[in-house]
Parts: sequence; C-alpha cells; structure tokens
Amino acid sequence: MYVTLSAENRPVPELPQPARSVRHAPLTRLGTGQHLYREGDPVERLYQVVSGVVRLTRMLEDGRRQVIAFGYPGDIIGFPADGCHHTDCDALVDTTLRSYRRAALDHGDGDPELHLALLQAALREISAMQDHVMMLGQKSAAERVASFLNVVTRKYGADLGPCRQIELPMCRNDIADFLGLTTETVSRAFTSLRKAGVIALDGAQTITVLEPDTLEELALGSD
Amino acid sequence: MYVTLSAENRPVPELPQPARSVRHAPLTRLGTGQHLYREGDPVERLYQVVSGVVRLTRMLEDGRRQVIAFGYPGDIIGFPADGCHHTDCDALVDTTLRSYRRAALDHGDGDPELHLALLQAALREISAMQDHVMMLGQKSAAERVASFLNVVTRKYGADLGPCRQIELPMCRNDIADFLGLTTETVSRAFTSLRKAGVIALDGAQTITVLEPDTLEELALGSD
DNA sequence: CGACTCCTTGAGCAGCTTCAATCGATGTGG
DNA sequence: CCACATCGATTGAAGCTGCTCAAGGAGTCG
Repeated sequence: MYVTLSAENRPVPELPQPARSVRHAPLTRLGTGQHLYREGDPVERLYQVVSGVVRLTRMLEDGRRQVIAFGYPGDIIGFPADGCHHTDCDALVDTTLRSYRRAALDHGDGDPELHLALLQAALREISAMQDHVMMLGQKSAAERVASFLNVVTRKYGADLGPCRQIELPMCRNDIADFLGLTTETVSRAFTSLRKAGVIALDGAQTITVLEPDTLEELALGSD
Repeated sequence: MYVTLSAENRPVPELPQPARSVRHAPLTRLGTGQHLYREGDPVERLYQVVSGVVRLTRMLEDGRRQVIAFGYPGDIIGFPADGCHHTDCDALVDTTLRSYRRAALDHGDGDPELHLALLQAALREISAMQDHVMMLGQKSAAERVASFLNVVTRKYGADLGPCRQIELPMCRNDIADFLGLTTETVSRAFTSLRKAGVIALDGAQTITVLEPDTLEELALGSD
C-alpha cells in the first residue's frame, strides 16, 4: 500500500488489465510470515499482489526497521535497482501473487502491453515514495496516523454508507515503523481519534471511520 | 542528489553513456531560481542534469515544504506519474540539462539503449526514495545531517587526500526541508560536527570533511 | 555604508519517546 | 470449563530531542 498524501486526487489504481500473456503468468502463494525475497537478493521476477497483503521493510545495522510499504492487491512489487532487491518482503496474511519475468520490465519480453503496465507501476511507485517522504518529513504524529487511516480505508475499506470499515492486517508496530513513530504514539493517536468520535475500534484490527471527512482534514493538517 | 543510506555500497553513478541518438538531445539552460516545471504540469520531456544543481520540492496546502531531492549532474529528473509532474523543479545555480522526449521512456522511441537507460534511472530513483524514507523515518537529526554530508561529499566532493571538500549550492533551509528538520537544528548539527573536528567550515557553503570515516560512522548511527 | 539575507546561538517549550505497568484477547493444559 | 500463560495494545509518567521564538553575527550587494 502506498499511503499517499494525495490519495484523494487519484482514482483507486485498479488492477492493470492483464495483458494477453499475463494469463500464463504463474501464481505464487505465501503463507503468513513467509518471505518472498530479502534485501540483496537478485531480482528474477516482479510480483503483483493478487490477494492478501505483504510488507516491504528495510533494516539498519542496529536493528532499526522501516516499513517502506504495504503491498495490497493490485500493487506491483519487487522492482530491481542495480539488479537486486533493496527491501525484504514478507506476507502479513496468506497471500497470492502473480509473477512476471524481470525481462518483461527490462525490454518487454515480447509483450509491449505488459512492459508498459510495469513501467507505469514503477513510475507510480516513485511518486508514492515521494508522498511518503513528504509525510515523514513534514507531518506530525497525529497527521501521519490520520493519513494512514484515511488512505487505507478509502482505497481498501468497505463502504458502509456514511462510514468506511476495514480490517487491518498489520499490527501497531508495523504501522509505527511505517510512519516513523513508536507503537505507543500510534496507539495514542488511535485512542485520540476514537475519543473524538472520528473512528471506532472493534478489537485492535477492525477500524470503522465514522467521519471520513474529518479524518481527511486531520490527514491534510488543515488547522 | 539522492542522499542514500547505502551510498557507500555503490559506485558513483556515472553519466549514463549517451546513446547514439542522445547527441541530438537538445540542451536546456536554467538560470538560478528559474523553474523547469511545476507540480501538476504535464510531462513532455525528461531531463538529465549536465551541469549545475536543481531542487525538487513539494508543498502542502499550509505552506510546509519538503525537498524531495537535489538533482546533480548525471541525475535524471522529471519522471511522470499518471502523466504529470508531482514536484516543482527549480535551479539552485545556473544549470544545463539535456532533455529527452517522454516517448523515449514510454516505448523507446526508436532508441532501445536510451529507453533502458531511462528505465534504470527510474528504478534507481525508487531505491533512492526508499533510502530517503528510511532516513526520515528512523534517523536522528545528527544522523540525518551526517548522512547528507557524507553522501554529498563522497559523490560530488573534491578529493583532498585524507579530506574531502565541497561547495554546497543549497542553503541551510533547503537542507532542513530535505532532512525533515528546521534550519536551526541543521545549523546546530553543523556546529557540533565542526566542534568535534569532523568537518571544517569556510563560510557557510564550503565544507571540508576532515574525518570522512567518522562522518560515515555518525551517518550510519553506529554508537 | 547600510540594508538585506542567511547563518548561528540561546532559552524555553512541546511533542514524541522511553520505560513501565495494566488491560484484553487468544490459546493451552489441567 | 476454567485457570493461566502469552502476546499485542493501551495507558501513564518522566525525560529528551528537536522546535519555536528571539536576538545577534556574518557575508553580500546596492
């Protein structure tokens, strides 16, 4: 998932139309917690999440971890830089992925349609990462949490009339590492939103956004 | 410039070999402060910085600004996402750029060599943005400033035997907005490095790294 | 020389983290 | 079926990092 600041400006990116050859693209299954690849691995294939959710992470030597992105259905992951992966990728829940040969990105591999779709995905990823940079560099803890919930519920949540609901597959710690915060700060922000009546919590994972517009305002940091 | 955490692992990205057709790529000149494009503009061309330095920025409604990257010679800038620019780009000093038609990225435009070079640049940019995310999400102010100086001096500085020297074209405020800090905090970090004997300052813009290895350790956050 | 801009430095404060304890849900064994 | 262990989430209290506000210094340009 690429939690962007400008999610509201763009349509939900639908699954790129499977190109003709895509029907032949093999599926990969990943159990909860299983790794798809690790930082430093050579890139042989790209993947599109079909179902489930994956987590892309990077580590520092001393153990600090950054969650770079969450991969939701439709997202393309595994772009190489200098031929190898620069994140770890593992599954938050049982996940199915469609895999493509790296050559499909590099030179089309006989399928210009797929080639273009992968290229577009890479370009969108640049923009998504820039959104993330903007968020981490400029936004407060409350704004980051609101941004995260705003995007994830709008893109992947269920429409309940005035409300939106979603089941979060990641724990507070994952959200914290995604937002550059601590678990405690994320938790406090959730509580604060709940007490303000903007969201409701049913257990820790199920979020109902009672006031989507308020949430969006908070996300944008309008005072 | 894409100040990465892992700059030391990679060779300085040389100017991609000008493909045959590149000789015909037109040059653009940009005076100090001039804009090359703005957020929302449709992308017609991509650019490679030939000389000078540009600044890529994004704004929030309330005026908060994030410097996404500094574009140094060799860097490719202007990648489209959904057909338009998602940053502003302006010149920190007089700058020359080589421009390419967007079609060269999209489908090669009759030059597969150039097509591949642009694609590789886009993929490296994803990785660079991830480095930036890691830095903003996990590193302290001192580590960020050390990372910035470490990368910029190693990639673009002059080799003075044991030392490295560089003239910074950007002001403290630009660095602050790049690192997600305030001008004051950046200034204090510079002073602290100077007092520790790691760097020397000759005026505000000229930095000499007296102890490159110490600087790198500080950048990586090894305690 | 004076005006302007940018950089530096200081003091106080706020926001987020750290450390620690409790709560709550889930699962296991008696 | 219930007691208990475990793990993640929440809450509280205290501390530190980085921000805000303010003043002074340094370099630049008319």
